[in-house]
Amino acid sequence: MNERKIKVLLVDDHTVVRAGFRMLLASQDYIGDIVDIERGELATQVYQSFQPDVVVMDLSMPGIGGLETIRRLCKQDPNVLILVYSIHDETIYVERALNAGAKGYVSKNSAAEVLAKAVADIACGKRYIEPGLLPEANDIRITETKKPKYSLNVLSPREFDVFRLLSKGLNAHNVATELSLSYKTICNYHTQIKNKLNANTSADLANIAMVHKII
Amino acid sequence: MNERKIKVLLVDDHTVVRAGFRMLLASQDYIGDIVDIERGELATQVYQSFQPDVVVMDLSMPGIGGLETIRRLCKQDPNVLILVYSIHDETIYVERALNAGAKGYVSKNSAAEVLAKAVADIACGKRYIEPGLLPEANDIRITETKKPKYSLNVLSPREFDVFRLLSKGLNAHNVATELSLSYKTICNYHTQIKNKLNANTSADLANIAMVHKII
DNA sequence: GGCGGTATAGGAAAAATTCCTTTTAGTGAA
DNA sequence: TTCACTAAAAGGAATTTTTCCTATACCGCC
Repeated sequence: MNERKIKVLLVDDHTVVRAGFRMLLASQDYIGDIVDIERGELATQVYQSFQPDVVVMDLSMPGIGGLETIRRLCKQDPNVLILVYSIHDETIYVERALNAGAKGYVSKNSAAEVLAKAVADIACGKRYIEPGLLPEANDIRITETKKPKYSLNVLSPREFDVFRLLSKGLNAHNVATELSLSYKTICNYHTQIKNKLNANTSADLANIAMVHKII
Repeated sequence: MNERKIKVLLVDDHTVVRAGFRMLLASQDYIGDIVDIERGELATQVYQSFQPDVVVMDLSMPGIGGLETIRRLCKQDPNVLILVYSIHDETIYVERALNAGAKGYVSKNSAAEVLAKAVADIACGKRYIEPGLLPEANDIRITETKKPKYSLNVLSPREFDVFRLLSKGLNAHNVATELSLSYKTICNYHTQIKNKLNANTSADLANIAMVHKII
Protein backbone atom coordinates (compact mmCIF):
# COMPACT_ATOMS: atom_id res chain seq x y z
CA MET A 1 0.00 0.00 0.00
CA ASN A 2 3.02 2.19 0.16
CA GLU A 3 2.94 1.84 -3.61
CA ARG A 4 0.18 4.33 -4.08
CA LYS A 5 1.54 6.88 -1.70
CA ILE A 6 3.27 9.90 -3.17
CA LYS A 7 7.05 9.84 -3.03
CA VAL A 8 8.48 13.30 -2.61
CA LEU A 9 11.89 14.74 -3.30
CA LEU A 10 12.57 17.98 -1.42
CA VAL A 11 15.21 20.36 -2.70
CA ASP A 12 16.04 23.31 -0.50
CA ASP A 13 19.19 24.75 0.98
CA HIS A 14 17.53 25.83 4.21
CA THR A 15 17.64 23.27 6.96
CA VAL A 16 14.61 24.78 8.60
CA VAL A 17 12.52 24.75 5.46
CA ARG A 18 13.37 21.12 4.73
CA ALA A 19 12.38 20.16 8.23
CA GLY A 20 9.19 22.15 7.95
CA PHE A 21 8.12 20.65 4.66
CA ARG A 22 8.90 17.21 5.90
CA MET A 23 6.72 17.78 8.92
CA LEU A 24 3.81 19.22 7.00
CA LEU A 25 3.90 16.52 4.37
CA ALA A 26 4.49 13.63 6.72
CA SER A 27 1.21 14.38 8.47
CA GLN A 28 -0.74 13.63 5.29
CA ASP A 29 -1.60 9.98 4.84
CA TYR A 30 -1.22 10.06 1.09
CA ILE A 31 2.42 11.05 1.32
CA GLY A 32 4.95 8.26 1.32
CA ASP A 33 8.71 8.45 1.44
CA ILE A 34 10.38 11.81 1.52
CA VAL A 35 13.98 12.41 0.59
CA ASP A 36 15.54 15.81 0.94
CA ILE A 37 18.66 17.31 -0.51
CA GLU A 38 20.13 20.74 -0.19
CA ARG A 39 21.65 21.42 -3.56
CA GLY A 40 20.15 21.54 -7.02
CA GLU A 41 23.27 19.89 -8.39
CA LEU A 42 22.33 16.66 -6.69
CA ALA A 43 18.77 16.65 -7.96
CA THR A 44 19.20 14.74 -11.23
CA GLN A 45 21.20 12.01 -9.57
CA VAL A 46 18.85 11.54 -6.66
CA TYR A 47 15.83 11.80 -8.94
CA GLN A 48 17.22 8.91 -10.92
CA SER A 49 17.76 6.64 -7.96
CA PHE A 50 14.83 7.63 -5.77
CA GLN A 51 12.28 8.06 -8.56
CA PRO A 52 9.96 10.42 -6.71
CA ASP A 53 6.45 11.21 -7.90
CA VAL A 54 6.79 14.87 -7.13
CA VAL A 55 9.72 17.21 -6.68
CA VAL A 56 9.17 20.10 -4.30
CA MET A 57 11.77 22.75 -4.61
CA ASP A 58 12.86 26.20 -3.68
CA LEU A 59 13.85 28.70 -6.33
CA SER A 60 16.52 30.65 -4.56
CA MET A 61 19.37 28.33 -3.86
CA PRO A 62 23.09 28.75 -4.07
CA GLY A 63 24.87 26.95 -6.86
CA ILE A 64 22.91 26.33 -10.00
CA GLY A 65 19.75 27.61 -8.38
CA GLY A 66 16.16 26.53 -8.73
CA LEU A 67 15.47 27.47 -12.33
CA GLU A 68 18.46 25.64 -13.73
CA THR A 69 17.63 22.64 -11.59
CA ILE A 70 14.13 22.60 -13.08
CA ARG A 71 15.58 22.72 -16.58
CA ARG A 72 17.94 19.85 -15.91
CA LEU A 73 15.26 17.68 -14.41
CA CYS A 74 12.95 18.38 -17.36
CA LYS A 75 15.67 17.44 -19.76
CA GLN A 76 16.26 14.21 -17.91
CA ASP A 77 12.57 13.36 -17.62
CA PRO A 78 10.14 15.52 -19.60
CA ASN A 79 7.30 14.22 -17.45
CA VAL A 80 8.80 15.26 -14.17
CA LEU A 81 6.30 16.86 -11.79
CA ILE A 82 7.79 19.83 -10.06
CA LEU A 83 6.16 22.04 -7.47
CA VAL A 84 8.03 25.24 -6.85
CA TYR A 85 7.98 26.84 -3.47
CA SER A 86 9.50 30.22 -3.01
CA ILE A 87 9.78 33.14 -0.73
CA HIS A 88 9.49 35.30 -3.83
CA ASP A 89 5.83 35.57 -4.58
CA GLU A 90 6.28 38.05 -7.36
CA THR A 91 4.69 37.29 -10.67
CA ILE A 92 8.02 37.37 -12.42
CA TYR A 93 9.25 34.33 -10.55
CA VAL A 94 6.08 32.35 -11.10
CA GLU A 95 6.30 32.84 -14.81
CA ARG A 96 9.95 32.01 -14.98
CA ALA A 97 9.48 28.86 -12.99
CA LEU A 98 6.58 27.71 -15.14
CA ASN A 99 8.44 28.54 -18.29
CA ALA A 100 11.33 26.46 -17.06
CA GLY A 101 8.99 23.49 -16.71
CA ALA A 102 7.49 23.55 -13.24
CA LYS A 103 3.91 22.37 -12.87
CA GLY A 104 2.93 24.35 -9.84
CA TYR A 105 3.85 27.24 -7.64
CA VAL A 106 3.02 28.00 -4.05
CA SER A 107 4.27 30.92 -2.05
CA LYS A 108 5.91 31.16 1.28
CA ASN A 109 2.90 31.98 3.34
CA SER A 110 0.60 29.32 2.06
CA ALA A 111 -1.26 27.43 4.72
CA ALA A 112 -0.26 23.87 5.48
CA GLU A 113 -3.32 22.45 3.72
CA VAL A 114 -2.59 24.43 0.61
CA LEU A 115 0.90 23.04 0.41
CA ALA A 116 -0.29 19.50 0.92
CA LYS A 117 -3.09 19.92 -1.59
CA ALA A 118 -0.71 21.39 -4.12
CA VAL A 119 1.54 18.35 -3.83
CA ALA A 120 -1.46 16.06 -4.28
CA ASP A 121 -2.70 18.00 -7.30
CA ILE A 122 0.68 18.00 -8.96
CA ALA A 123 1.09 14.30 -8.30
CA CYS A 124 -2.05 13.44 -10.21
CA GLY A 125 -1.05 15.54 -13.17
CA LYS A 126 -2.90 18.73 -12.37
CA ARG A 127 -1.36 22.13 -12.17
CA TYR A 128 -1.46 24.15 -9.04
CA ILE A 129 -0.70 27.83 -9.13
CA GLU A 130 -1.29 29.80 -6.00
CA PRO A 131 -4.42 31.84 -6.65
CA GLY A 132 -3.65 35.47 -7.12
CA LEU A 133 -0.07 35.01 -8.18
CA LEU A 134 -0.71 34.93 -11.87
CA PRO A 135 -3.05 36.91 -14.06
CA GLU A 136 -5.47 34.43 -15.64
CA ALA A 137 -4.64 35.57 -19.14
CA ASN A 138 -1.03 34.67 -18.67
CA ASP A 139 -1.96 31.44 -17.06
CA ILE A 140 -3.76 30.25 -20.13
CA ARG A 141 -1.10 31.36 -22.50
CA ILE A 142 1.58 29.58 -20.57
CA THR A 143 -0.41 26.42 -20.28
CA GLU A 144 -1.11 26.33 -23.96
CA THR A 145 2.25 27.23 -25.38
CA LYS A 146 5.64 26.49 -24.02
CA LYS A 147 7.11 29.67 -25.36
CA PRO A 148 8.61 31.89 -22.70
CA LYS A 149 6.31 34.84 -22.39
CA TYR A 150 8.27 36.51 -19.73
CA SER A 151 11.16 37.78 -21.73
CA LEU A 152 12.59 41.07 -22.78
CA ASN A 153 11.86 40.01 -26.34
CA VAL A 154 8.39 41.43 -26.01
CA LEU A 155 9.99 44.84 -26.12
CA SER A 156 10.54 46.55 -29.44
CA PRO A 157 14.07 47.89 -30.03
CA ARG A 158 13.11 51.39 -29.08
CA GLU A 159 11.25 50.22 -26.03
CA PHE A 160 14.30 48.33 -24.97
CA ASP A 161 16.43 51.49 -25.20
CA VAL A 162 14.00 53.32 -23.00
CA PHE A 163 13.78 50.37 -20.65
CA ARG A 164 17.53 50.33 -20.21
CA LEU A 165 17.76 53.99 -19.36
CA LEU A 166 14.79 53.93 -17.02
CA SER A 167 16.24 50.94 -15.21
CA LYS A 168 19.49 52.78 -14.78
CA GLY A 169 17.64 55.37 -12.76
CA LEU A 170 17.01 58.13 -15.29
CA ASN A 171 13.63 59.78 -15.08
CA ALA A 172 11.38 60.41 -18.06
CA HIS A 173 12.84 63.85 -18.67
CA ASN A 174 16.41 62.61 -18.67
CA VAL A 175 15.56 59.78 -21.00
CA ALA A 176 13.80 62.19 -23.34
CA THR A 177 16.87 64.39 -23.47
CA GLU A 178 19.18 61.44 -23.85
CA LEU A 179 17.24 60.06 -26.80
CA SER A 180 16.15 63.43 -28.19
CA LEU A 181 12.52 62.50 -27.90
CA SER A 182 9.53 64.21 -26.41
CA TYR A 183 8.86 63.81 -22.73
CA LYS A 184 5.43 62.56 -23.59
CA THR A 185 6.84 59.86 -25.79
CA ILE A 186 8.94 58.55 -22.94
CA CYS A 187 6.01 58.60 -20.57
CA ASN A 188 4.04 56.54 -23.02
CA TYR A 189 6.88 54.11 -23.53
CA HIS A 190 7.30 53.88 -19.82
CA THR A 191 3.70 52.86 -19.34
CA GLN A 192 3.82 50.41 -22.19
CA ILE A 193 7.03 48.79 -20.99
CA LYS A 194 5.64 48.33 -17.52
CA ASN A 195 2.57 46.69 -18.99
CA LYS A 196 4.55 44.38 -21.20
CA LEU A 197 6.87 43.31 -18.41
CA ASN A 198 4.18 43.08 -15.78
CA ALA A 199 5.88 45.66 -13.66
CA ASN A 200 4.21 48.18 -11.42
CA THR A 201 7.03 50.52 -10.60
CA SER A 202 10.35 51.77 -11.87
CA ALA A 203 11.97 49.74 -9.13
CA ASP A 204 10.43 46.67 -10.70
CA LEU A 205 12.01 47.59 -13.99
CA ALA A 206 15.38 47.95 -12.30
CA ASN A 207 14.95 44.56 -10.71
CA ILE A 208 13.97 42.95 -13.98
CA ALA A 209 16.95 44.58 -15.66
CA MET A 210 19.12 43.14 -12.95
CA VAL A 211 17.75 39.66 -13.38
CA HIS A 212 18.51 39.96 -17.07
CA LYS A 213 21.91 41.37 -16.28
CA ILE A 214 21.22 44.52 -18.25
CA ILE A 215 22.67 46.69 -15.54
CA MET B 1 10.86 19.77 35.38
CA ASN B 2 9.13 21.70 32.70
CA GLU B 3 10.07 24.73 34.77
CA ARG B 4 13.63 24.84 33.61
CA LYS B 5 12.92 24.10 30.01
CA ILE B 6 13.14 26.97 27.57
CA LYS B 7 9.84 28.42 26.41
CA VAL B 8 10.06 29.65 22.87
CA LEU B 9 7.93 32.08 20.91
CA LEU B 10 8.29 31.69 17.16
CA VAL B 11 7.40 34.57 14.89
CA ASP B 12 7.40 33.89 11.17
CA ASP B 13 4.98 34.32 8.34
CA HIS B 14 6.09 31.13 6.57
CA THR B 15 4.03 28.17 7.57
CA VAL B 16 6.80 25.87 6.49
CA VAL B 17 9.46 27.67 8.43
CA ARG B 18 7.39 27.65 11.59
CA ALA B 19 6.85 23.93 11.21
CA GLY B 20 10.53 23.41 10.55
CA PHE B 21 11.67 25.36 13.53
CA ARG B 22 9.19 23.64 15.73
CA MET B 23 10.48 20.27 14.59
CA LEU B 24 14.12 21.15 15.04
CA LEU B 25 13.59 22.67 18.45
CA ALA B 26 11.20 20.04 19.72
CA SER B 27 13.88 17.40 19.32
CA GLN B 28 16.05 19.14 21.92
CA ASP B 29 15.32 18.09 25.47
CA TYR B 30 16.01 21.52 26.91
CA ILE B 31 13.23 23.09 24.89
CA GLY B 32 9.84 23.32 26.50
CA ASP B 33 6.65 24.82 25.15
CA ILE B 34 6.67 26.43 21.76
CA VAL B 35 4.10 28.91 20.56
CA ASP B 36 4.17 30.23 17.06
CA ILE B 37 2.53 33.21 15.43
CA GLU B 38 2.71 34.54 11.96
CA ARG B 39 2.59 38.26 12.36
CA GLY B 40 4.81 40.68 14.23
CA GLU B 41 1.75 42.64 15.24
CA LEU B 42 0.68 39.82 17.54
CA ALA B 43 4.05 39.47 19.19
CA THR B 44 3.67 41.90 22.06
CA GLN B 45 0.32 40.49 23.06
CA VAL B 46 1.39 36.87 22.93
CA TYR B 47 4.68 37.69 24.62
CA GLN B 48 2.72 39.15 27.48
CA SER B 49 0.49 36.15 27.98
CA PHE B 50 2.89 33.34 27.09
CA GLN B 51 5.99 34.84 28.72
CA PRO B 52 8.55 32.97 26.65
CA ASP B 53 12.22 32.79 27.56
CA VAL B 54 13.34 33.33 24.02
CA VAL B 55 11.73 34.85 20.97
CA VAL B 56 12.87 33.40 17.67
CA MET B 57 11.91 35.52 14.75
CA ASP B 58 12.26 36.20 11.10
CA LEU B 59 13.19 39.63 9.82
CA SER B 60 11.33 39.76 6.58
CA MET B 61 7.67 39.61 7.35
CA PRO B 62 4.69 41.43 5.98
CA GLY B 63 3.06 43.96 8.20
CA ILE B 64 5.27 45.77 10.63
CA GLY B 65 8.17 43.48 9.79
CA GLY B 66 10.87 42.02 11.97
CA LEU B 67 12.76 45.13 12.92
CA GLU B 68 9.72 46.98 14.12
CA THR B 69 8.59 43.89 16.03
CA ILE B 70 11.94 43.78 17.80
CA ARG B 71 11.61 47.44 18.70
CA ARG B 72 8.16 46.93 20.14
CA LEU B 73 9.14 43.90 22.18
CA CYS B 74 12.16 45.71 23.58
CA LYS B 75 10.02 48.63 24.54
CA GLN B 76 7.64 46.32 26.33
CA ASP B 77 10.37 44.33 28.07
CA PRO B 78 13.90 45.70 27.83
CA ASN B 79 15.24 42.31 28.90
CA VAL B 80 13.57 40.36 26.13
CA LEU B 81 15.83 37.76 24.53
CA ILE B 82 15.42 37.74 20.78
CA LEU B 83 17.14 35.49 18.30
CA VAL B 84 16.84 36.66 14.75
CA TYR B 85 17.19 34.32 11.85
CA SER B 86 16.91 35.38 8.31
CA ILE B 87 17.52 34.43 4.76
CA HIS B 88 19.24 37.78 4.45
CA ASP B 89 22.65 37.19 5.88
CA GLU B 90 24.00 40.54 4.89
CA THR B 91 25.81 42.72 7.37
CA ILE B 92 23.32 45.49 7.16
CA TYR B 93 20.58 43.31 8.54
CA VAL B 94 22.68 41.96 11.35
CA GLU B 95 23.54 45.46 12.42
CA ARG B 96 20.00 46.71 12.17
CA ALA B 97 18.66 43.76 14.10
CA LEU B 98 21.23 44.07 16.88
CA ASN B 99 20.71 47.81 17.09
CA ALA B 100 17.00 47.26 17.36
CA GLY B 101 17.61 45.05 20.38
CA ALA B 102 18.14 41.49 19.19
CA LYS B 103 20.60 39.32 21.08
CA GLY B 104 21.55 36.91 18.35
CA TYR B 105 21.47 36.27 14.65
CA VAL B 106 21.58 33.06 12.66
CA SER B 107 20.97 32.54 9.01
CA LYS B 108 18.40 30.15 7.63
CA ASN B 109 20.84 27.68 6.24
CA SER B 110 22.46 27.03 9.55
CA ALA B 111 22.59 23.42 10.54
CA ALA B 112 20.01 22.16 12.98
CA GLU B 113 22.50 22.00 15.84
CA VAL B 114 23.55 25.58 15.30
CA LEU B 115 19.98 26.80 15.56
CA ALA B 116 19.35 24.81 18.70
CA LYS B 117 22.60 25.94 20.27
CA ALA B 118 21.86 29.55 19.43
CA VAL B 119 18.54 29.33 21.22
CA ALA B 120 20.22 27.81 24.24
CA ASP B 121 22.93 30.48 24.29
CA ILE B 122 20.47 33.30 24.01
CA ALA B 123 18.31 31.79 26.74
CA CYS B 124 21.14 31.91 29.25
CA GLY B 125 21.97 35.48 28.45
CA LYS B 126 24.76 34.98 25.96
CA ARG B 127 24.87 36.45 22.54
CA TYR B 128 25.05 34.33 19.45
CA ILE B 129 26.02 35.84 16.14
CA GLU B 130 26.50 33.47 13.25
CA PRO B 131 30.26 33.35 12.65
CA GLY B 132 31.14 35.36 9.58
CA LEU B 133 28.24 37.69 9.98
CA LEU B 134 29.86 39.81 12.65
CA PRO B 135 29.51 43.47 11.86
CA GLU B 136 33.09 44.34 12.74
CA ALA B 137 34.58 41.76 10.46
CA ASN B 138 32.45 42.83 7.56
CA ASP B 139 33.03 46.48 8.25
CA ILE B 140 36.71 46.00 7.90
CA ARG B 141 36.40 43.98 4.77
CA ILE B 142 34.11 46.51 3.19
CA THR B 143 36.40 49.38 4.06
CA GLU B 144 39.37 47.57 2.70
CA THR B 145 37.87 46.50 -0.57
CA LYS B 146 35.39 48.64 -2.39
CA LYS B 147 32.88 50.30 -0.19
CA PRO B 148 29.38 51.08 -1.35
CA LYS B 149 28.96 54.54 -2.75
CA TYR B 150 26.08 55.42 -0.50
CA SER B 151 25.82 54.52 3.11
CA LEU B 152 22.47 53.30 4.24
CA ASN B 153 23.28 54.42 7.74
CA VAL B 154 21.84 57.82 6.99
CA LEU B 155 18.44 56.18 7.00
CA SER B 156 16.50 55.95 10.22
CA PRO B 157 15.19 52.49 11.11
CA ARG B 158 11.76 53.23 9.77
CA GLU B 159 13.11 54.83 6.64
CA PHE B 160 15.10 51.70 6.07
CA ASP B 161 11.97 49.57 6.30
CA VAL B 162 10.27 51.71 3.70
CA PHE B 163 13.38 51.78 1.53
CA ARG B 164 13.52 48.01 1.45
CA LEU B 165 9.95 47.63 0.33
CA LEU B 166 10.12 50.36 -2.27
CA SER B 167 13.28 48.82 -3.69
CA LYS B 168 11.53 45.52 -3.99
CA GLY B 169 9.10 47.12 -6.38
CA LEU B 170 6.14 47.88 -4.14
CA ASN B 171 4.43 51.16 -4.78
CA ALA B 172 3.53 53.64 -2.08
CA HIS B 173 0.08 52.15 -1.60
CA ASN B 174 1.40 48.63 -1.17
CA VAL B 175 4.03 49.77 1.28
CA ALA B 176 1.42 51.66 3.25
CA THR B 177 -0.75 48.56 3.47
CA GLU B 178 2.22 46.37 4.28
CA LEU B 179 3.35 48.57 7.15
CA SER B 180 -0.12 49.66 8.19
CA LEU B 181 0.73 53.29 7.66
CA SER B 182 -0.93 56.09 5.76
CA TYR B 183 -0.26 56.45 2.08
CA LYS B 184 0.85 60.00 2.73
CA THR B 185 3.39 58.88 5.25
CA ILE B 186 4.96 56.57 2.72
CA CYS B 187 5.03 59.29 0.09
CA ASN B 188 6.82 61.54 2.51
CA TYR B 189 9.29 58.86 3.50
CA HIS B 190 9.82 58.10 -0.14
CA THR B 191 10.80 61.68 -0.87
CA GLN B 192 13.03 61.88 2.14
CA ILE B 193 14.78 58.62 1.38
CA LYS B 194 15.49 59.72 -2.16
CA ASN B 195 16.96 62.93 -0.84
CA LYS B 196 19.12 61.20 1.72
CA LEU B 197 20.42 58.66 -0.76
CA ASN B 198 20.83 61.13 -3.58
CA ALA B 199 18.42 59.22 -5.74
CA ASN B 200 16.04 60.64 -8.27
CA THR B 201 13.83 57.69 -9.03
CA SER B 202 12.58 54.46 -7.59
CA ALA B 203 14.84 52.66 -10.00
CA ASP B 204 17.77 54.41 -8.35
CA LEU B 205 16.61 53.08 -5.01
CA ALA B 206 16.42 49.58 -6.43
CA ASN B 207 19.94 49.94 -7.78
CA ILE B 208 21.26 51.18 -4.47
CA ALA B 209 19.54 48.32 -2.70
CA MET B 210 21.19 46.00 -5.17
CA VAL B 211 24.65 47.39 -4.48
CA HIS B 212 24.02 46.83 -0.80
CA LYS B 213 22.65 43.38 -1.49
CA ILE B 214 19.39 44.20 0.20
CA ILE B 215 17.44 42.58 -2.59
C1' DG C 1 -2.61 49.08 -51.85
C1' DG C 2 -4.30 47.93 -47.61
C1' DC C 3 -2.63 45.85 -42.96
C1' DG C 4 -0.04 45.45 -38.97
C1' DG C 5 3.69 46.90 -36.28
C1' DT C 6 6.81 50.58 -34.72
C1' DA C 7 7.96 55.28 -33.62
C1' DT C 8 6.44 59.52 -32.27
C1' DA C 9 3.67 62.80 -29.65
C1' DG C 10 -0.55 65.80 -28.03
C1' DG C 11 -4.53 66.56 -24.66
C1' DA C 12 -7.32 65.68 -20.72
C1' DA C 13 -7.97 63.27 -16.70
C1' DA C 14 -6.18 60.79 -12.95
C1' DA C 15 -2.64 59.62 -9.83
C1' DA C 16 1.63 60.33 -7.51
C1' DT C 17 4.83 63.40 -5.43
C1' DT C 18 6.51 67.38 -3.18
C1' DC C 19 6.66 70.77 0.25
C1' DC C 20 5.12 72.57 4.35
C1' DT C 21 3.08 72.00 8.71
C1' DT C 22 1.57 69.61 12.92
C1' DT C 23 1.46 66.28 16.64
C1' DT C 24 3.35 62.99 19.59
C1' DA C 25 7.10 60.51 21.77
C1' DG C 26 11.67 59.48 23.01
C1' DT C 27 16.46 60.72 24.11
C1' DG C 28 20.34 63.03 25.66
C1' DA C 29 22.45 66.89 27.72
C1' DA C 30 22.82 71.00 30.42
C1' DT D 1 13.87 68.43 34.97
C1' DT D 2 13.43 71.20 31.39
C1' DC D 3 15.06 72.02 26.71
C1' DA D 4 16.43 70.91 22.34
C1' DC D 5 16.47 67.54 18.88
C1' DT D 6 15.19 63.68 16.25
C1' DA D 7 12.04 60.07 14.65
C1' DA D 8 7.54 58.72 13.39
C1' DA D 9 3.28 59.63 11.49
C1' DA D 10 0.13 62.11 8.61
C1' DG D 11 -2.95 66.05 6.52
C1' DG D 12 -3.52 69.86 2.79
C1' DA D 13 -2.50 72.22 -1.29
C1' DA D 14 0.19 72.81 -5.17
C1' DT D 15 2.70 70.60 -8.55
C1' DT D 16 4.46 67.00 -11.40
C1' DT D 17 4.05 62.56 -13.40
C1' DT D 18 1.57 59.15 -15.39
C1' DT D 19 -2.12 57.17 -17.81
C1' DC D 20 -5.23 56.56 -21.47
C1' DC D 21 -6.86 57.66 -25.74
C1' DT D 22 -6.03 59.37 -30.09
C1' DA D 23 -3.46 60.57 -34.28
C1' DT D 24 0.07 60.77 -37.78
C1' DA D 25 3.82 58.94 -40.41
C1' DC D 26 6.76 55.40 -41.92
C1' DC D 27 8.08 50.72 -43.24
C1' DG D 28 7.74 46.07 -44.74
C1' DC D 29 4.96 42.72 -46.75
C1' DC D 30 1.72 39.31 -48.87
